[in-house]
Amino acid sequence: MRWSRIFIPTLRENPATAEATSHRLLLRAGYIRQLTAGVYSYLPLAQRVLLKITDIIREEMNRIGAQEFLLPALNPAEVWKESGRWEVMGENMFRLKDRKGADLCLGMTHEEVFTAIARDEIRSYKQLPQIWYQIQTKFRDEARPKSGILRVREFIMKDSYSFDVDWEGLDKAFEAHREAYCRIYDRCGLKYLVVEASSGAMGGSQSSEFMVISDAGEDWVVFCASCGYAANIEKATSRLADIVDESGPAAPEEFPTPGVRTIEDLTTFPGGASADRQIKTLVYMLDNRPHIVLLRGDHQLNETKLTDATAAKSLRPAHPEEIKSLLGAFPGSLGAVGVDHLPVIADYAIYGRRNMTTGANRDDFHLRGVDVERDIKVTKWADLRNVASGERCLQCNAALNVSKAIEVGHIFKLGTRYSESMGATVLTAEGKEVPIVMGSYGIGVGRIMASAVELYNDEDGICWPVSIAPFEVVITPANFAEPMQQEAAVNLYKELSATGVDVLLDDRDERPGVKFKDADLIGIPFRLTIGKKLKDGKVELFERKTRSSTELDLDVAVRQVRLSLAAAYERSTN
RNA sequence: CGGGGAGUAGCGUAGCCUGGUAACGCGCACGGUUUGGGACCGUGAGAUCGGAGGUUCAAAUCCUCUCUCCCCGACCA
Repeated sequence: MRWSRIFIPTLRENPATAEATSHRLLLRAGYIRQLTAGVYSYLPLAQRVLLKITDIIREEMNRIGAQEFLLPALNPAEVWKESGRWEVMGENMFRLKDRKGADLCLGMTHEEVFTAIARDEIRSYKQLPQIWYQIQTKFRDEARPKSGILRVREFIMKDSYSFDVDWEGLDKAFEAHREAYCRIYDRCGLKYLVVEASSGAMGGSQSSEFMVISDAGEDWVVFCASCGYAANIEKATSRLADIVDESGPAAPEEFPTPGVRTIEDLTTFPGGASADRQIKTLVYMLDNRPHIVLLRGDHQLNETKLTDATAAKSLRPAHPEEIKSLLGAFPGSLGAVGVDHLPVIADYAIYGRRNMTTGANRDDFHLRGVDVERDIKVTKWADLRNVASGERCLQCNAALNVSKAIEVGHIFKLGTRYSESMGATVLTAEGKEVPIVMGSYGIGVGRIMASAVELYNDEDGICWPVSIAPFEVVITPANFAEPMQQEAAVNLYKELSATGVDVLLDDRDERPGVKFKDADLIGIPFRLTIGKKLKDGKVELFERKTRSSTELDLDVAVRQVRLSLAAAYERSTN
């Protein structure tokens, strides 16, 4: 491909509205353009990257015996009503009506449609197992699209679904996917973690997410560098440092705390207590019924853990007025001592604690000397708190890290949730009718692209891993109008192309500086520079990532480029 | 949905407070000089200032409504 003929609208300045690094660079380097909030056009360079990624995905999916489909993005309401998700998906689903007034939606995911096919066509255990996948556009009406192509309303996803007669079969399909996903992310050159994830309200027994550590991410992951433990913060647990409480009074003592509203306030208030000696009292509406939630003062509630622990379908913090009428005080002076008219869900971290301080359910008053076991009627103990950085790993006792991450993939054991609601069953060898056991597995294709940019960039632009770069090599003659340079450049271009190398020839009538800057910006891994030394039979090979260059004899240049490429591929898969 | 910010030429911005008929840099076109890290000189094209309504002799500027985008939060099988 000649640069003069491919559409690469690079921007000299940073776009004003782009905050995230990947957003800024993909825009500036001419990969993407925004159409509207959360909807992007992929320009030729981006399309080349996406194709490289999807080629890798296809190879690895096919390797585990998966079969590629292409399902409709436009779905009738019926299948979604059958599974019950027409209601569950709520505002996040794009809905529309056709000319006859029938309800339709744009697919957010494809459990329903694939399950409908399985239900209609698969009768016998002999037709199983199956792994079906597609690479297709999904639509989700996100409340807040953000960070360029990281969180969008229309996006490309590889989604696959496994169908088995039994759970052992599902375990195999799940494991096959886990391994395939690792190969895919390895080959794309990403650094990632496989983390335990919350199964959520959708049932199922196990799920893992594939996470790229990045500040641009929206999830938090907890991981242990020494033993490899890794989990989404919605699932992660840790060991806390032991606290020895001295015994307190025989009964809680009320004391005035005028103006104290927060845990922090009480730590500095005379007669108060440090945060880890306080009990934090929250009131939540779980399926519209009030519950008290207790945590140690310095701990944060994780709402997903609360949802998982209570199997609640809906959850929200109670409003101050609701709290006042339930407990007699506003937030800031709440406690669970003596409360027996509301369920109390408490985090394990306050189990057995003594001589604690908490609100008195009387505005501007607190209680000290609270023994949890003696004074509070806990109806349910659960793990509710967010793990914090520096807490100890349960497996090996090393300090845990907590980092932001981009979710690039999610594999999920669904079980029979969809096959049961939609009636997808098979006959077993014994002639018994059983629901098909399913798994569902997703990869965000655009997120792989964005993650690679987040991971590999510098002040000059993007530094793509070779395997997903739009071109592997760019040939840059300092002056293309100069006949010697032109001839050498065109010959190298032809020879490299002939050996299957993806090469871009910068044939533009631009000054060398412009060509170098553009090549760096768009992030081509290798640049063959042809300049003044050509008269001595020399060209230069520049590696984008390391900014190192080596002088090559013209006649070995093709061989050397291919060796360097091979080495770069080798590195990215290790 | 709550809070904050912004819409002026293809891009980045100034002008707005204190109304007087749109400016600068980059990019673009043409001519010339240049050619190893975003060249220089000259000439030129390009904006009814997001939209609608209002105030005024006069509105990018003041008022009202509205649309869109960005950021923080809520939300996110």
